[in-house]
Amino acid sequence: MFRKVLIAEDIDSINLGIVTNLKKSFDFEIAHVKYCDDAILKVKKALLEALPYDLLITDLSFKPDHRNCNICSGDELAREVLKLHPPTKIIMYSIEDRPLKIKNFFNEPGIHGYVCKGRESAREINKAIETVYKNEYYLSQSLDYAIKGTPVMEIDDYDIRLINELANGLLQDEIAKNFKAEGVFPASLSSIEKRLNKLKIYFKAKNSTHLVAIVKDLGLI
Amino acid sequence: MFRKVLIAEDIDSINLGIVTNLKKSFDFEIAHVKYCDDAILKVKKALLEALPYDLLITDLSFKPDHRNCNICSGDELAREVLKLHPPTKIIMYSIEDRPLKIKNFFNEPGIHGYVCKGRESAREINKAIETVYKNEYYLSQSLDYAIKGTPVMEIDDYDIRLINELANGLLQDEIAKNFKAEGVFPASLSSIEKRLNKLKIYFKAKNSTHLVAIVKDLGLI
DNA sequence: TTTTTACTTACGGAAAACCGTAGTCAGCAA
DNA sequence: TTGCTGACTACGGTTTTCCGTAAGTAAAAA
Repeated sequence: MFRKVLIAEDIDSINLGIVTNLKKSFDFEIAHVKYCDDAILKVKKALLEALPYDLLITDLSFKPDHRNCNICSGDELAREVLKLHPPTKIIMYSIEDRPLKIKNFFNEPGIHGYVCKGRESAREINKAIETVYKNEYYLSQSLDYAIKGTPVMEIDDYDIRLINELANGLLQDEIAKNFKAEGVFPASLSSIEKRLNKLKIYFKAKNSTHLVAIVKDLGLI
Repeated sequence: MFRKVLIAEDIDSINLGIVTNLKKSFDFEIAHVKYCDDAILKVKKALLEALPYDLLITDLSFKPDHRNCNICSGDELAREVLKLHPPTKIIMYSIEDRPLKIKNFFNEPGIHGYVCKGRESAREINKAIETVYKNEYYLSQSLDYAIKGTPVMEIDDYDIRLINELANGLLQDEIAKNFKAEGVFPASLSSIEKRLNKLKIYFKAKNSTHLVAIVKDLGLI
């Protein structure tokens, strides 16, 4: 079984809940931190001692507070930990339930398990630990169906940037000029109009304002 | 001190964390539920036994799942509990940190304390319990400044409805027609244009799309 | 009672979004 | 090598938003 497990979670009552639950079911050594940067320090220290963490359980979002953070989110943390020690297994444990976002986390940074916070998630964390220990992937069952049913969506960074610029109040003409100045391609007003039209069809939006509202609700921007 | 405390929280690891923490610091009887409807049943049962809950600690949002729920959120739960047993103190414990929303909860349904989930919130829950026991109000310190700093905002239901209709993709002309048909006043296109202009000035939005984005970020719609 | 202020409504013009057509170019398939 | 497809770009027309002005009305202040 795993021997050294690191938990990164900012909410203290969740930290306490996870640790209490894991101690009932497993025998491994558990450490827990509230800041991603502290997690990185622990991982580095463990590597120096030749006793690396073989499992990381991390939340996705970490509230900013008075401390300046270099790493501020669970996906960034996972990316760094996998760089430092590629054999480490990563289980993400978050309230996030947007299928596309979660699916992408398996690709990049390359997590091994995802448990959606819920009424039975303590039991799911245990199953996730057992599953990723066997080198299999784990996904909360409440998400599994949703993710398999999600249509292939070819929304790329350009599209997100475009909608974001609209949401920030820029006119299409201004966006075109900015894209041209920055070397973002394509940059013509017409192309922007056509791309926005495609996005509206895809998201079933009636106009640009509606599109921005839908995309915000989906959490893509 | 309080004698019977009810905790309503859907995430099991948070439930476990809160209960574990409270047992370290207090001596009262603790019950916990994952569904608001179950909380109501417990409150009613306790009233029948003439041993009512004198404190409720509740989350704000409860994930919908396979069960059909009559009461689906912490504010609805608080409202019902205060109807059933007005002396019960209510502490809300949530990830929500939008100042206006939280401020409103003190007015309606009339909560007595609010703790924002965070790194030190276990300690804050304890302070909140002691504070509301003394018939004082408790507010997470991280919010206190933000709430006091919030300007008086003269946005009324009409404004919210208007922005919401835009966010739902309706044209200004369509909104005018709908308002006229429903007897919403004022309903002319010109008045809607002028009201939107005022809102844009108030929120410092460059256009209607920007306005919708800002208002969504603020959590007003 | 009179005057002032604020809001509603209508309207016209400018700006921006929306929409369709056409030409060009690059990449892919036959 | 040739033909086809998809994307980019330009442009013109229509629709919608934005903006300002003016008239009417109701409420508040003098």
